[in-house]
Amino acid sequence: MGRELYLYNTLTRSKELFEPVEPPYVGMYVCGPTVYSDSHLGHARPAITYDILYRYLMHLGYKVRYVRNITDVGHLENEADDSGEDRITKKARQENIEPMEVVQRYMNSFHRSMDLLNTLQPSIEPRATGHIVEQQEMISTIIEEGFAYEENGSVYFDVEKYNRSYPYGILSGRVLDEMKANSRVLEGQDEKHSPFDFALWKKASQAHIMKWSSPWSNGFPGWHLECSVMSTKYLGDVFDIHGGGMDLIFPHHECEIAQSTAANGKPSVRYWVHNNMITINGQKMARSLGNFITLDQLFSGNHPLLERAYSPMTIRFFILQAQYRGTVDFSNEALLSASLGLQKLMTAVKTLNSLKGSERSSIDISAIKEKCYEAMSDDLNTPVVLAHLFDGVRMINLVNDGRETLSEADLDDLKELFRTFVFDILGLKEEESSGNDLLSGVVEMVLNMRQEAKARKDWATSDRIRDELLKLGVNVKDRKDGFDWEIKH
RNA sequence: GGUCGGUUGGCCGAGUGGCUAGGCAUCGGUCUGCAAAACCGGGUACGGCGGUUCGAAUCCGCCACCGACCUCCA
Repeated sequence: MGRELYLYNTLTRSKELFEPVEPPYVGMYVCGPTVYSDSHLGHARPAITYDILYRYLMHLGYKVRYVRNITDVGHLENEADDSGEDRITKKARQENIEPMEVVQRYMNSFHRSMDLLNTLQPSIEPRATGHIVEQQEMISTIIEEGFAYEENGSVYFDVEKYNRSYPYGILSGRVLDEMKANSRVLEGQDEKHSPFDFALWKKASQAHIMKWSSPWSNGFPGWHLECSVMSTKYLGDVFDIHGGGMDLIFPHHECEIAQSTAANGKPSVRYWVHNNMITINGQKMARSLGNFITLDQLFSGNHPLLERAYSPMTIRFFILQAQYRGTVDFSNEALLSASLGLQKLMTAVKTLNSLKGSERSSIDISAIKEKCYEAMSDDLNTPVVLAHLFDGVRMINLVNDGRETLSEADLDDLKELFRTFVFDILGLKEEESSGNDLLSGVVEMVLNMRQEAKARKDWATSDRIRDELLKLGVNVKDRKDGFDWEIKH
């Protein structure tokens, strides 16, 4: 923990020095997906953002407990309409399977995609359905504290009453009185005393499949509750970091704060961190908007908007090229650019490992490392980290071309730098498509024959071999004393 | 309507008062049998209008446009 980390705290709208409650331990909770369909590009953003934060915190020496939930309780598609189906049940009916089968299927799919993106698995991945009892306990506590009321088998959080004891809206910057003045009253919310009240427990209709018995009714917990319950259960009443998408600030996280504060008398979260959205044609990409591209589609290229497939590491690099609090606009051009940039970086890493040290260094590499740490510590500014790494790439290539030299010691430092930042912190990895020995053997045999043709100045044959290989996706790069080759991605 | 954020070159995307961001693309050059790769160099920027300042992409004001949230959403 020799270095300071500054994080942007949504609560104060400023970058703050990160100081855990109980160093060296850090508790981090991140809102995970509702598992009712394939995960999409939008899910990759928080997954990668908090993966980077997790990796960096560990790199700085913290012992991190990273909790990311799975929402597997079916929440209503339209809360104003009690007759509406929940998402998971709807999917189950469409596919004629059990709701829990839906949950399992898409949870598995989410995990596969996350693995491909090389995100580390959370320390704990709690599921809402596994914490029904705890959720009911919290509801009881909130009722006892006087901040919730029961109405016809459902329990609602009393926002007005809460607002008289604690400030409601501190995260999103909303003021209850202004909200009341500016909103129209929706029909169909008769049970609520105020339109801003939200459900802690919802009585289930006859048709509702996912429901549990409770002191109030057969029903299911409100959406906001699971995060309040599972975060504090595993991280303590007060913990360090809570992350999630910006779209969750209101009402989800605002309600979480209200629930936890109502139950414990104090807020639970010290640093609220929010990643921005991925947009497509300038508009938010979301499952609910129907303009999303699933991760599987990106990896396979199987989508009308995709000109080609993009590898998981290309997606990761694409996302890392923007700072997490800015939007990233999807386009084929941007993804293709990311894929080429990534290839340049990874090729340089390979080159680096083959460089030979010299007596002395002709260039100074010492500044890069410190600049990378500075950028990471400045609210995870990964695009700037990459910019500095690309300075290193140029140096690597200069040395490889014999235009500059590096001492053994500097070479070791540079290798260490790239290993640390490219692999450990940014979480990039080699995507070997050239991987098998048979292919390598055949390509090198053909290229050796081409060398012989070149020696005879048989340019026709030599060019033909190179062109044919290129058509097959093998890019040949001649060197003074031989050749390099790589698979084009 | 309310709250919040944004508008940077062909594309993506950093940058908060003077000092080259970076990637991709493009043009010229070096290297090469020719390419590719690499390296060197060039060009095209800071939404508009005012203001503060010796000096503003960077601070202030106004305007325009875009987006997010206000209902489920990563």
